[in-house]
Amino acid sequence: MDIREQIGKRIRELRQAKGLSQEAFALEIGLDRTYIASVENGKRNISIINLEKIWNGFNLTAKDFFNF
Amino acid sequence: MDIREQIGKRIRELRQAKGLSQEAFALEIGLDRTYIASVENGKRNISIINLEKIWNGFNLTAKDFFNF
DNA sequence: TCCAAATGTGACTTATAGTCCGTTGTCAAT
DNA sequence: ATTGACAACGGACTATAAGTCACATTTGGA
Repeated sequence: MDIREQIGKRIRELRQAKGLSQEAFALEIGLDRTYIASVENGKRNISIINLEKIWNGFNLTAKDFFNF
Repeated sequence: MDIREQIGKRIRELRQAKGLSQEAFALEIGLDRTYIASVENGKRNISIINLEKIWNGFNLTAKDFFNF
């Protein structure tokens, strides 16, 4: 499983644990719903600034986000 | 200090600790020397695949790389 | 079964990541 | 003063991520 897939899986788990839809989460962090969908599905080589929006959205540090 | 600067600083520290020039390190991980320079200087929004090349180059996990 | 909410996906434009080649500045050793 | 190794920086270029849309598909509950 490549890094994009690992990250996608991690995001999906965290989002579902928060009980949010892709749309609700995307809205919260200022990204597009379809973009989040493609990240979760491991299709995007996401950059660090967008990834930071995501771990912040989960109230995590980078270190904790990558603890998988 | 934004995330790009934090990452740049981290890379520089790790690279210097390894005793490598930007060029030697860039060559080792298959990226361009000028690109590594600009990343270290906090000017680049690096993508996750290249960041993975970097933490692998330091024989670190993502979690350990982000332990700062 | 039907409906609505949620998600997946292909296609596309715009923004920028990333490369390549060269110049300039710094510093230490000779 | 000169050389050589290293790093900062710039311009021009190509590759690819960001961001959005319309539509298809899946899912779960009434």
